[in-house]
Amino acid sequence: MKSTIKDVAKEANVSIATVSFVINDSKPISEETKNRVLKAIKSLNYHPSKSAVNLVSGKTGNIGFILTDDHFLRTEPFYTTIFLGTEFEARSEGYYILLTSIKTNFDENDILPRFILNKSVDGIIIAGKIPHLLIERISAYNLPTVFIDYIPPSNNYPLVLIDNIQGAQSATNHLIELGHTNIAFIGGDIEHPSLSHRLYGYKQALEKANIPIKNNLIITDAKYPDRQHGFNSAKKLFSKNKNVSAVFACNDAMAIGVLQWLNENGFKVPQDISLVGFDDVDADIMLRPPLTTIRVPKIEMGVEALKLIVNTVKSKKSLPKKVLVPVELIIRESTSLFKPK
Amino acid sequence: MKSTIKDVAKEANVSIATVSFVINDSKPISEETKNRVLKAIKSLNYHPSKSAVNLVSGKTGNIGFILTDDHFLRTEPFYTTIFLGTEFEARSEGYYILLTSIKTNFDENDILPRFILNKSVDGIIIAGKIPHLLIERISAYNLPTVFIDYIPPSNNYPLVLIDNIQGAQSATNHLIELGHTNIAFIGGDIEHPSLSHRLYGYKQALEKANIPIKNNLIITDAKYPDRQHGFNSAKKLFSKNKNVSAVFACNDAMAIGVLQWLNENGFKVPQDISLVGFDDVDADIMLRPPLTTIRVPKIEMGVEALKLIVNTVKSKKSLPKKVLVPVELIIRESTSLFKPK
DNA sequence: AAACTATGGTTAAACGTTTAACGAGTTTTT
DNA sequence: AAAAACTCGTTAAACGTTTAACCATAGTTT
Repeated sequence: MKSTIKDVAKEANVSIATVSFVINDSKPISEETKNRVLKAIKSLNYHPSKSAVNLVSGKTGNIGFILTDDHFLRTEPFYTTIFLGTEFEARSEGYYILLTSIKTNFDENDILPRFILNKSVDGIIIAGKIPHLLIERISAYNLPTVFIDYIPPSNNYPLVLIDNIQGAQSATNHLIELGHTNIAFIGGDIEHPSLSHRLYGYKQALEKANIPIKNNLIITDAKYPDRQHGFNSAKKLFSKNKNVSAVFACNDAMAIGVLQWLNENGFKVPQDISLVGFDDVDADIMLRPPLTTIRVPKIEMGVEALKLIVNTVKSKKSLPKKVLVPVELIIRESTSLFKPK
Repeated sequence: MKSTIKDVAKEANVSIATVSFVINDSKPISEETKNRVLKAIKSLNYHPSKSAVNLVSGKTGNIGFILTDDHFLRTEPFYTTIFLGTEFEARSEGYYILLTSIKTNFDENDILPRFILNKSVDGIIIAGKIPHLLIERISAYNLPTVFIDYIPPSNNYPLVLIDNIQGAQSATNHLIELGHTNIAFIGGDIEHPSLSHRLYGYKQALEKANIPIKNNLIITDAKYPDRQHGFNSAKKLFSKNKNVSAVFACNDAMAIGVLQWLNENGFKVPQDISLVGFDDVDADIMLRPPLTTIRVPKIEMGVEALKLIVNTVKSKKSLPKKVLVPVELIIRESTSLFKPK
């Protein structure tokens, strides 16, 4: 049967307190007894009861992870990969992750994730753009909260952010260095800070290179940055502009849509059009041609977020620390030297 | 501050036992006191401490969900969608899901998911093909276990399975009804019962229609049924066989790979080749042409699995119940009438 | 009227930990 | 040599529930 701390104490001939001290290394215990206890633990295959530990410590040992439905189910595993990083780090920290998704259009009538209502988490991680109403309602529970890849309206949360400006500059510079001057930007959901930062980085790079910014080369009215909208945006862009030679898409999903439109409409990539994405999702290397992109260290982001939340949970003081994760240009085969027609 | 059952008892002027009885409806309490207690609960925003409940009940209120890394991160959100169904049902049942992934090639040296070692789940759900070594090692903990879309070697677990044979027959029949006779099967990871059942269903349909089964039209040596392998298998199939007019791929991921190869090699779908997939993943409608496929009710599968596990957890007796979820042919634009050249 | 039976409630033990308070030896300081 | 300090332990309270055992009171049988 399941063994308890009492069984271990009896087996090792010590009090249960001593066993606890050994387990948590919370009081000096002689080598000898320590070994006796450890041996007993092993022989009985003893594992402390989480419930009991939680009860007395007042903590749950759980961290909640919140994602909107569409982020959870999107074709490109972006946030799910981040989740995996979190889960991974949680293992070494001894936490469990409670993953839940909320409706993308969370409204007044929707209820909060159960783990918040029941107080069964010590802190929460929120990834991606999330309805502000949700943030407001969660804040009433004042649980330690960390945001990943989103900047909430109230700016005193710990954050894990992508260096989007730097990344967008790298992407744009890469195209500039290849000789392109008519470089389009295809974005969507421009209210997401990450995506508007990418636009900003794009503009900055052009400015620095003394290339005029042309508003007709900037398509940002897509509602959601996915393949379908990338496809539509490409259609829009190329039906109006004949001299575009390069496209920087705000993420790989849109880039894939753009690529598909180009393929279907007789444009060769990269011979006719150079294309750069952002994120470096798995699908990229399967594309024809494999996509040049900006790599975002997704696993690391999840790891950082968990470290942050554990820190604030333990220290009790929520210092609004920001972690800016660096990105990296990955050159594949969707970009090449500009060739005048 | 966080209120406890004591606060409620004091507020309602009853003993804590009475409060407990009201909450759990475990003993008759007069309407009057019941209302007083409920009012107190509401006004204090009281929620029972999970840890305390768990401690005394000996249960954790958690269910573990195990997935291999590649299933978790695959481009087509198949098992993740199933997970969502499980999570959804868990909400109404009051359970939390602990999601974890294990290495696809789990071996001797790998450790089991933490929630098993620490006994912090009441039961586990395992989705997809999983190393037998893992199953063996888990079984030592005899936790209630439910498998989704996989048939473990030892056949006394509750199972949630797809009606693969029926689905494969529908797919194949659809092609037969369109006049095709040279119908290829592209599969992979044929050791997965689901996939071998799909092959079986394909053969059955051909037999019933008195169409000879040709082994050179059956490509099943791919190791993993993903886009890349679908692409390679298509190459293999068409380089040897000139008269194939239709392909049934064992899942949508492979179908997408096949489609890509066809597109790149001058075959028009469905004019030259009709193509049917299996699963009905989101990406299907974005394809050119949109893919005809067999719809698998993923959310429902997750729901069923949670119901099963909760049942066996509660009843304590693990009846090896099998749930076979029905599938449905979805006709889109990747299939059309056979036209002789 | 005495003896049951229901109904609606209370008391207190139990679940498995952590940790404050205490104590017995032993060593160090004065 | 007495006092102080350190080391290594123990005892017992506390965490917030559930639930078996018990107890009034009122109603029902004999």
